[in-house]
Amino acid sequence: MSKVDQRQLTRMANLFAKLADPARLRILQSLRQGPLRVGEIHRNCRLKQANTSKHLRVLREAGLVSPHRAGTSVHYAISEPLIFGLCDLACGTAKQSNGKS
Amino acid sequence: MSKVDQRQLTRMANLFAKLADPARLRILQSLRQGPLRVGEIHRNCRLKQANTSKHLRVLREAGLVSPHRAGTSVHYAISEPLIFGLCDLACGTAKQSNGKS
DNA sequence: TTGATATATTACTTAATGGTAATAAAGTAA
DNA sequence: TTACTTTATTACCATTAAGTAATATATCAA
Repeated sequence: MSKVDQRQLTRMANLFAKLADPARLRILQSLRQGPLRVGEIHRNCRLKQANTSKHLRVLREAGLVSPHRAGTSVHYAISEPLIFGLCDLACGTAKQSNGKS
Repeated sequence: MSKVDQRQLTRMANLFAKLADPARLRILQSLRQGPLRVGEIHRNCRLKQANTSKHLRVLREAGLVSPHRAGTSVHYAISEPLIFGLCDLACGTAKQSNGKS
């Protein structure tokens, strides 16, 4: 990545922003082993239903997860598995470097 | 990373938040080939001096860069090279998946 | 149709953050 | 000391985002 232009930096920053929330990271982790219904996610992650729906929207619009209707419920699945590479790397990096903020 | 607890998720989210800004990504990229003085960074990245200083503080408190005084000027260097792994991965991932947000 | 369940959206409050101008602080030289 | 340069901080404004309660929408069953 020798030359990174402003557009690309903005796209990268946007991607990082989607991952910069513990609730969304939990949602992503919960989807790691397979698709789940919204209700399962919100109970699994201990999030309110509305909150879960909003976070799922963020992830969906970022192209990280994708929904699939099944009757009255909606299944969400990871649509960009590469993010787990980011998560794992960040997990390792974040173990030591702990800023005070 | 089979079991990720809430603390760790919060630390990961905090790390991602530091990288979720184009200006900070530019600063990090500019430091990739070696330490620079604050003045060089702010001219190089086309950022106001005060703004540069604030972003450097964020990066410093996150443990990603470290300052070194030399006379009246301060040199900043990358103190956590692992972040470039994150940047490169995000750069690749962000090329395709472009959410509308 | 009505009723029940699952998900999405809206309106609202609160908190955090980025950019900027002005000022302060730190270091050096004369 | 004063003057100068470099960096940091402060105060302010505008924007963004998360959480929540209430409401709306969608799907199916009877």
